[in-house]
Amino acid sequence: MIKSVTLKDIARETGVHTSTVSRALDPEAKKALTDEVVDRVRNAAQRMGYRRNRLASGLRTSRTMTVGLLIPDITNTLFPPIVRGVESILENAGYASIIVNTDNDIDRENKLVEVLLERGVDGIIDAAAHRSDPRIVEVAQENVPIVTVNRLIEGATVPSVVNDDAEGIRMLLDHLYAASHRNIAHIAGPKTLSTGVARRLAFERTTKKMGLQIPNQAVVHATRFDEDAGWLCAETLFQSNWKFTAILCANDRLAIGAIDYLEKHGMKCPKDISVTGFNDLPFLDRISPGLTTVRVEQFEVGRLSAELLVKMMKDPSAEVPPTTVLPVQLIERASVAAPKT
Amino acid sequence: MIKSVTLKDIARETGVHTSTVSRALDPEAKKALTDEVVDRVRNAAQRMGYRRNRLASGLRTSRTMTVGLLIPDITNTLFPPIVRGVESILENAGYASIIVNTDNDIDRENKLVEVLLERGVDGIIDAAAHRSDPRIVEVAQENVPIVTVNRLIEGATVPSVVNDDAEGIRMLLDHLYAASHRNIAHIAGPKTLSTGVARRLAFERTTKKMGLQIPNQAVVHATRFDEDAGWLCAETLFQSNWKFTAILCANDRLAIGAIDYLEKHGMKCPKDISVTGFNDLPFLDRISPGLTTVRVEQFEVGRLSAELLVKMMKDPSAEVPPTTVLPVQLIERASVAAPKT
DNA sequence: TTGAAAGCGCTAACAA
DNA sequence: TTGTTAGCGCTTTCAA
Repeated sequence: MIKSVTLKDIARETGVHTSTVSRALDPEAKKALTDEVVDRVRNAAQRMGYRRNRLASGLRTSRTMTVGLLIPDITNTLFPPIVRGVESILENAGYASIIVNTDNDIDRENKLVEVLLERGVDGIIDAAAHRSDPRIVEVAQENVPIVTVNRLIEGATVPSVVNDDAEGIRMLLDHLYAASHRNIAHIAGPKTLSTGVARRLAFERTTKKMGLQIPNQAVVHATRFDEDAGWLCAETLFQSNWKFTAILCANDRLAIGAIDYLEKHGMKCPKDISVTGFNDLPFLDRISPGLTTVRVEQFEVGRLSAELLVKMMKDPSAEVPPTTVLPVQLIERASVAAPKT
Repeated sequence: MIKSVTLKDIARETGVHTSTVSRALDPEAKKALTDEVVDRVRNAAQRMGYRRNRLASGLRTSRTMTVGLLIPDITNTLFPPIVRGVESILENAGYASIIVNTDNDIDRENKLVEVLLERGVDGIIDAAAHRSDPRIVEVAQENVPIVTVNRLIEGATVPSVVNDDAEGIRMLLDHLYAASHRNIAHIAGPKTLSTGVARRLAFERTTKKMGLQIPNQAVVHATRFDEDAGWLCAETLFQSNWKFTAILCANDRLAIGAIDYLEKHGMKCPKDISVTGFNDLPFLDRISPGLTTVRVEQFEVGRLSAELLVKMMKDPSAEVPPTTVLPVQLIERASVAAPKT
């Protein structure tokens, strides 16, 4: 922080009162002033290199034009496009974003919410929410505008913008079924995250509807959405005595881990086992085999969540839809083939 | 922003003055107080859910415990690890970060610096600096602590933490030479970025030292560090009448674009043409062919830059090294082979 | 149309 | 060891 030109300086320079300077610089309030005064003040401000002190104005108005962004981990390529989507709206609306990484640790998340609140953020976009996230719900109830993105908090009234997980899983199962797979395993995501559970439920519901026999051992839960967890879950699946020809994974990184496991154990994807992912992370079209997956609209989901948030920040009593669901798209690549006969 | 418990509330509750409350809550100042008072105040604060208003304290002290982070584009996988490196230091030191994306547009960068300064950041880490970046230099001269990371500003005194570009290029050329390449083309980075120029200069200097004949047409400049630019540059190279067996690219994304171009034109990498990158982005080990490249310490470069910044913020007259250069490492993968004979 | 005055919540110099 | 006081820079009500 740097000492700089203040309203008082401009007032002295132009021979008007600071309150008049303040008005002249405010697009709304300046309407009440003579054009001549407005010009004089604005010119002086420009010339003197005036920069509004948002700490001071925020202290006065309780609006900092800053929002908080909770991200699990910015190095996970799922999130940067969401951030850009959020920013595409926020920047134009005059907001800056404080971004923090929770590492999916709810204690960290709670602590970081405090970091944001201390800095007086006008609202929060939470891409790191847990299915059960009492602290976020609490803060939302204290009238801090919050929207969750990509994930949702169950049983709460925090608005969310999410992808159509159920439809994505249905598409993948359809695709696997069409490729003649009948014994399909599922590497499910963490039980603490709405995406993990929504996709697993969709898996169970859809396979049932399709009339597939899916034993309990066919579904293994990952504790994290990453490659290591995918590897471990694949290991568990192969250690069970149930035979399967395909693994539907709750996200791309689990799928990559599973494929790594296969290849380290002398199997080929898709020749021996077909594997599918979810999210369509960047670069997935370039790896071998190309991963069949479901594309989610990362940028768009971010953009929409920011639109909702801006609406809520402008008008705390604004009506926003509790859940906005974005369509997803099946991306067929090389990791699915007909099972060996 | 939400109205909340203030020092005054706690003062009223505990029967001491607000200044005493302020002291009791400050680890330094509390030493001057009775343990009993400190306990009483801290308990009350805890119980009442006190949260320090950093706007108010920042207004008073000119320190917001917030820093600004200028990034070209967070969706470029080079930068998230740098951000995490920065955060690893900043978070522990009590700072939060406002992150903005400049898209390598210097006008945007200048505008966003203003956004940061308005919010009273205590310092700035600039991963988006241009070789010539007068505004950043200006701001640094106004005693805002700034350090550039990954790139540097030429002829300025803004401290920087960068990778050993020259050594990386030398390693790559060594490697290509050892694989019997003698006619090596270079897709150089943007002329406006220090990384682009440093690597090109190293290319020219090293090839000369090696006694290689490198005509002018062998070096093509990309206007951006991305795949499209890599494609375009490859096209230019092949349209010239000079024959080469390898392309050393100024970064990984250019290399990927070049490889795409090759394959779309019936050539194979590395069979027909060898290609190398720079940075070792995540996922590069999984694409085909695996890209031979130079690994830079992304996290570490971020971590170090934050350490310097913290030092500067704590003590504006602290001595920090003008340039810190981190070692790089050659990563041999499949994109280099001996030239066809 | 403009000025005066108060106060957002906090910290720090000074006084007691 | 604690209280008093002033003021960071801004906005906004009220008054003129």
